[in-house]
Amino acid sequence: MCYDVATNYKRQLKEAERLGADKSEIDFLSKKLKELEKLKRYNESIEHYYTSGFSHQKLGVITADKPDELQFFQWGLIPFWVKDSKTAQKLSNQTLNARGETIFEKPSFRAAAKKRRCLVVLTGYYEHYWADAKGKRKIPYYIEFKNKLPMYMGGLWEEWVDKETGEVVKTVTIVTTEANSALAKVHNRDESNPRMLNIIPNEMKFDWLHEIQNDSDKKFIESLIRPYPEEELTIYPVGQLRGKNGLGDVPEAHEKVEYEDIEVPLFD
DNA sequence: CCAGACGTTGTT
DNA sequence: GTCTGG
DNA sequence: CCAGACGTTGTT
DNA sequence: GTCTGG
Repeated sequence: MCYDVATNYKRQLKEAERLGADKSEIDFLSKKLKELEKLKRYNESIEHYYTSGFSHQKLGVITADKPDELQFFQWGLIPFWVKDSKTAQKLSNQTLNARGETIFEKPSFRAAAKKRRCLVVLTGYYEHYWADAKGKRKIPYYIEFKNKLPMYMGGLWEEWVDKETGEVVKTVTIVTTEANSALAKVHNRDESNPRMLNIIPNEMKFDWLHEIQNDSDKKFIESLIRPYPEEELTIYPVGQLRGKNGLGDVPEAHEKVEYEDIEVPLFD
């Protein structure tokens, strides 16, 4: 499931420096980190080794209006037309992901797809492999770039006003696409519909934010919704994340685990 | 007309 | 806000 | 995070 | 009370 992510923004800069990333990338990240330093709550609720979408944490987002800032929007898109907080809560549990194939059609996504695309910045994310047919046992996998640079996911955002309280809530969803062949092996519960998050190639990240003025612009955006090559990804099993015995939001959530009692797919 | 849905991954 | 189903 | 299940033998 | 699934 594409509901589990890591957002270690401070580490992204350190890794980029350690691995000798381009100067432009380092500059880009350090500029964003300056914004982060201003946020007092930064260490409390923004930096996660592991977080579930259902806890609706804030994710780092880049929008077309403010391409130089890293903003923080609540995960789980609430369409602008939602009238009450009960519906808002219900919908936001169903809009953690948006199928890339239908974002321009679905009532919940089409307005945002046209006018409010964004990049969701992650350090990595998780998928669950089913070790048996019914998914009684699930093995989590961690996925990140081999070069450990930040992952820029295609996203959509909205601004929703709670009429009961006047509160303005900015929310975001992450676009999904067909899985590449490696991630299809991990996302194995339904062979006819393997999914992965829609990673936008680093050098094309701002293309995703381009304004749509005509049909060919729209076609261009649609062409960015596609599986990302597995050759650039590290994919490996990690320890249980959820539940009482789960690791939770700790550095160990990123550590590779050897499963001795069971055969699981492995990648180089 | 008007109430109810509006969604995903993975199930029923 | 807009569509669908009853 | 939080709502919902928490079970069996035997049947569909 | 505690675990699971969304």
